[in-house]
Amino acid sequence: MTKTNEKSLLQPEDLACFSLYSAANAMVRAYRPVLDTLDLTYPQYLAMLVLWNGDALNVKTLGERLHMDSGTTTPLLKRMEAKGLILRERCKQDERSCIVRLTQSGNALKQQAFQIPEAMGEKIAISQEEGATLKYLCDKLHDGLVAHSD
Amino acid sequence: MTKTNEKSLLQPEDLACFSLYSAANAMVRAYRPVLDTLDLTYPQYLAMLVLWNGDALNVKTLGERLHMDSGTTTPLLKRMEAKGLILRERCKQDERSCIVRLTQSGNALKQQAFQIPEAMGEKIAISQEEGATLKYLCDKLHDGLVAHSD
DNA sequence: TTCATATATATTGTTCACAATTAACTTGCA
DNA sequence: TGCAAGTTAATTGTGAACAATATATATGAA
Repeated sequence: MTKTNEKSLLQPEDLACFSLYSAANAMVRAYRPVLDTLDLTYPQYLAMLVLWNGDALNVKTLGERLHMDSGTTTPLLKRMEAKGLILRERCKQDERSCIVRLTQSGNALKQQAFQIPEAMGEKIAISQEEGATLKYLCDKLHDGLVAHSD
Repeated sequence: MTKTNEKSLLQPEDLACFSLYSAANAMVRAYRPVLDTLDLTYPQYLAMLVLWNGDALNVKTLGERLHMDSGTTTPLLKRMEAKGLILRERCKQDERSCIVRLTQSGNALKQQAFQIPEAMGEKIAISQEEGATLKYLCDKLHDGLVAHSD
């Protein structure tokens, strides 16, 4: 009950931002049991998708692909290195730069990853078309916020 | 470049889940400088919106409103108590239950909060109608995932 | 009453996001 | 050559999300 004689603020349930926040958390939560079979977290899975695509990348480029800064990527990649999925080595030409490449076992894990999209598809209750709309709007919101932050 | 003779996986940029994840992170990041003026984080702001609405609530109910479990709410509320925004006290009728209520200074902060929606509105590059669609799709995805998790 | 079960919250430890800072290196210019 | 300015990544510390577990209380059945 809102007190009378007071201006009121919208409640979380009325805000698109809260819906976005809750949906993203729920999505990561839903990925968890599926990714547990590969011993990967959701951000680790995103990094592996990029690496499985074939190229070795430096930390900077990988962070840009994943929309993460180095304060997030560095500890993330160290945990992945500790699991034996990747190697990190300094670039010969520029010692500041750190090159990330898959180990054999990291590369081998790709075969198990084909089951992930299928398993997740079963959990997602929106249509392909709705998913495309959701993606379009999230990208537009994201790009607008990033552009505004300069 | 994808290697030939190998099945390929979609890249993060092609996945709606990654867009959702990135947009939610960007949204929290955009709220940060605005909420810094109230010394609140985004989840703390969500909790304050519920409390500013008037009622004292127990931790369970507040967690349900914010789609959070006790492993998230308890430390969140302790930080808010340490800042002097709220009080937490056991319910007389049921000692298991913990009642959360605003302090005077927590309640007074409401006056400054009216500027938040205005400040955020300027940063958001999607229309009201697109925002409503985004909210609808996020809620549908969220509710479907929650229903599926039982 | 007594015991089993369910509920509400707290605790512990891991992972991620990010700001702020630091260190190492590159580049450009004098 | 030598130094200033910019870049890249690592480091440190805080907040949040969550699983697993623990604790205390309430409730219902025998």
